[in-house]
Amino acid sequence: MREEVKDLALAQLAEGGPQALSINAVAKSLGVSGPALYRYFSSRDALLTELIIDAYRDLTKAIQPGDLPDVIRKYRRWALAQPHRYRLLFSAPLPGYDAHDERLVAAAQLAMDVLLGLVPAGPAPDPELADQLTTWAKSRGAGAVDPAVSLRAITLWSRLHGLVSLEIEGNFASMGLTADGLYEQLLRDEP
Amino acid sequence: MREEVKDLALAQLAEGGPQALSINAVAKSLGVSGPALYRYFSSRDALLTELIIDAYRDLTKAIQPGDLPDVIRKYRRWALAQPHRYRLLFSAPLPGYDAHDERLVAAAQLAMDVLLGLVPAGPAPDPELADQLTTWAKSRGAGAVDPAVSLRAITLWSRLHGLVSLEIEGNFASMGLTADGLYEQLLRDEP
DNA sequence: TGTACATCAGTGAACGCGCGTTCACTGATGTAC
DNA sequence: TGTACATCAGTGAACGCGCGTTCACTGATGTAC
Repeated sequence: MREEVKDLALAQLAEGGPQALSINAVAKSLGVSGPALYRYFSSRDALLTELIIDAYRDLTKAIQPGDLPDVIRKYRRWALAQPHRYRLLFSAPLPGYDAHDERLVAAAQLAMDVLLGLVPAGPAPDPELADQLTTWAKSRGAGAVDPAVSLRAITLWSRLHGLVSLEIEGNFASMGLTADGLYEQLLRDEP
Repeated sequence: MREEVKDLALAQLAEGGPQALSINAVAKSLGVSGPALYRYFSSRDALLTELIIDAYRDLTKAIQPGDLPDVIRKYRRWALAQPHRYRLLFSAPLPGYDAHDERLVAAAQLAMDVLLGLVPAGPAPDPELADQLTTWAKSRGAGAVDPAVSLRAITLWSRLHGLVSLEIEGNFASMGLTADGLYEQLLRDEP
């Protein structure tokens, strides 16, 4: 039942624009009165939080297994197939929604770990950034990670996100471009 | 008066989350009744469209003049200073808002032209992408532009947008990272 | 200078709508003896 | 097998709220003679 609610909420999110997520509407399309959903989710925000965590987990699963090019391609594919969920993770938070849940951070971490495990070391970061990267690695309890690896992973992630987020919003399409070549270039640039 | 309305709308957008843009609320903070604003804007969407066009123009102005590193730094600075406007341009459109205004496309073009004028040629795109880039250049009436230049500009833009959009949403901050080093790396990677 | 009129910015009431959430409740199902 | 009770999913009414938009209007300002 909780799953059914979530599925319908996602469907609603998919078609109804960014924050068309409404408990009443979900209930209605479930054939049930609005307040009924409060048996399963304590509030709209609670439902939203679960959707986000699920999306992180699903993304993490969807990009594995594979080598680096595989992961990049799968990341793109996942985002294109369900842009509403990608936005849920990386676009502006919904109004009134507070993203201060520890579980969110943990779930996001797992996705990042995939990249970290596949990426070779890049150029060495300057001392300050290296410090921050080391601290970050420690705080994740992932043992000592070479800052040059962390930097490479983050750089890759930001480039990939740049392409994906522009593609999702139709920026390339409105220029008459197929984005495939841009991703190929990204793959080529990666060692 | 129109300017006053726009300013207040932006202020509201800045603090009130993504689509806190409400005609009634703007009117209220202007000390005026809701319907009064219909003297100046035919609808909420019309107001929104103007805000977006203004934002493109303002961004275009703000990143000029300068060489490529200057422009990159100014782009970042503009976006960080007013993330709500940056989101207006590049994040998911507001629900029910239809972005099919020609003036929007034209305004976006002007911003892109800045990069196109500063960037050296990058690696040659494959034939299909080269075709699309040539068509794109023609459709802009900007004369014949080397596809390798267009590609370089778009690549730079997507990398820059990747960093900026992640930084704006606090993704680097939540990792304990200062993003400065990442931008420096971007500058270093650019020829 | 004084009067008659036109313009037009802004008002307040109203429209229908949807939202999240609470509350006391109904009524079916399952359990215990 | 039959009765008494507890559980609990779901209901409908209600709360106060805000939204975009329309409508007929008031009342001040400016213009023309």
